[in-house]
Amino acid sequence: MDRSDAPLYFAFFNEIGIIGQLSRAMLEAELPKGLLAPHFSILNHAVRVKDGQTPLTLANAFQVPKTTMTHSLGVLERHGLIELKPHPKDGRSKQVWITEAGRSLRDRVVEATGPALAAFAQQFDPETMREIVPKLAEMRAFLDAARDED
Amino acid sequence: MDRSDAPLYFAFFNEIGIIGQLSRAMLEAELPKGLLAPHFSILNHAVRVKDGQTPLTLANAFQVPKTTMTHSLGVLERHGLIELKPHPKDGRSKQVWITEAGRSLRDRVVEATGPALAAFAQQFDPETMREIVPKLAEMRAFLDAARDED
DNA sequence: TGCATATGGTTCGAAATCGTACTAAATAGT
DNA sequence: ACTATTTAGTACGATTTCGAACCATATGCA
Repeated sequence: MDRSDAPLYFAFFNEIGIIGQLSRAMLEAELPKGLLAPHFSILNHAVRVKDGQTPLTLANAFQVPKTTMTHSLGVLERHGLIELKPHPKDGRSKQVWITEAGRSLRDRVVEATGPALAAFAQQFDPETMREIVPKLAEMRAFLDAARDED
Repeated sequence: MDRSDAPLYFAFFNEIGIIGQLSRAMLEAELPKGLLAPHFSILNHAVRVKDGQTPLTLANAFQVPKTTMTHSLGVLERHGLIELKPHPKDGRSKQVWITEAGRSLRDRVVEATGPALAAFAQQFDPETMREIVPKLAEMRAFLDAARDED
């Protein structure tokens, strides 16, 4: 890396951070009081990816400590949005199942974000996104791998 | 936006979020105990952008509530990394000045992140970044503007 | 089998984040 | 000049995040 390129890379991570912050705020504007972006992410993951995962699997998927996941799942359970059941194969573990209320809340929030997403999509067309998203996925994978190495 | 493109946009924000989280963790690995990424960001901003800003200006720059900024500045001040002086023109306000200790800590951390940044740069060349970063900046500006409209 | 170790999850305490309510100083409108 | 409103910052309380220590169950190995 040429010395003079460093600012470019710093700028990259800077923009990433701000976009993350702004998009999180926009999502949270659509969530009922008491729920934040991480809670929604768990519901969304249950719908889009898979139901019945263990808390630890989820903690790894979201790159948060397991204690954080314990807490977040507690919030979702108290809201009746997920159910925690004992794991059938492992007495130490649990399974996280989304409830009907959880699924419908998730769907409603996805709906509610529609207009904002459409406005964004009008400015940044799918072609652009199809170039950028895979690159970002590569970068995410690289950083993730680098993290494991230490 | 075609209905079928929605997942692409969700994926975009998802990748952004994870990259932000991973890069924050990597930065924090280089910080002395008791300091987190937001603290460093303030020091970095003071060096790169401008010294002597008011707390409110900083809160706006980082898109955080002013109470959060009050807290963060308190931490930095207790560590002797910044000085808070009364604002010469406005009795309600203050100025945030970085100290020598603050500047040198910031420089050391930038140095320390060098290898990780170089490794990243080896995978993702400056050409790629010069395509992506301006796009991200546009997106950030768009989201920022959209936020103000409400 | 029996015991050491590893793994999944919780508890607990510290720090960060943030909304609400407040104080003090500045500005606007009369 | 005088009062009302706005603005900068802080105090406080609720929630989130996260590391350290802990408990219970599972696994590895003799």
